[in-house]
Amino acid sequence: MHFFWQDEQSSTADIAQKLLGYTLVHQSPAGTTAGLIVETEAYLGVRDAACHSYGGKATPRLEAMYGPPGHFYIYQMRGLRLLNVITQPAGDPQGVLIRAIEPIAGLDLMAARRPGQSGANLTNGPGKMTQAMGIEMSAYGTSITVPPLFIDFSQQRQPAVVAASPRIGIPNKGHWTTAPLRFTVAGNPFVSQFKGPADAHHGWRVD
DNA sequence: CAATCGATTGGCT
DNA sequence: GCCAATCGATTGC
Repeated sequence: MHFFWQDEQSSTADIAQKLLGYTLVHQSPAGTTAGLIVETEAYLGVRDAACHSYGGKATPRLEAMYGPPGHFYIYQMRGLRLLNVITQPAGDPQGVLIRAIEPIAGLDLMAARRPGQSGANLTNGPGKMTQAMGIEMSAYGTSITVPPLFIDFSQQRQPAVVAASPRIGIPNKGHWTTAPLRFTVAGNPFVSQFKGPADAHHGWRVD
């Protein structure tokens, strides 16, 4: 299998933007869930004060960050899991956080995994998304092109407009706090902290 | 609505 | 023990 940046040098910010519109799929015993990626954030490695690998920090939990590109790095926080894709060659610990998806399959299963929640609240945040899709630490370090958890690069929905904004939850980090490294499909209601009105086509280009 | 706060799990010092 | 790339309920305009 193949992912679009493995044969050409691309910046992590560039990869983060281009991941929008691809489909994230998770096959589990309970069923399959899938959705279009609508929100990402770039983390630029050793020079990025907001990145876990800032300053070359390397602990057992960060191992996947230093590994080859095209694999998942999963971080646990307050009992939730945050899903990242490693972007650069081994030894350059940069990644993209997948923050939100627009569900396209397994809606009932997502709702069952998120009791009391519905609509955009199923997947409009990094912890909500992994909970709705049933993503576990067993996917840590696995390839982004191999089931049960993978990104389908065979087709892509094109965003009409990609918006850049500061990353969420990065206080007191100087210019890294305000750097426009968060990318969203403008007008898509599944983007975290989205405040209407939603675009008629959810921000996707129509032909 | 916008702002604030408490919950709560795992990893690191 | 302390802190964290969050979430959801509650409070107060």
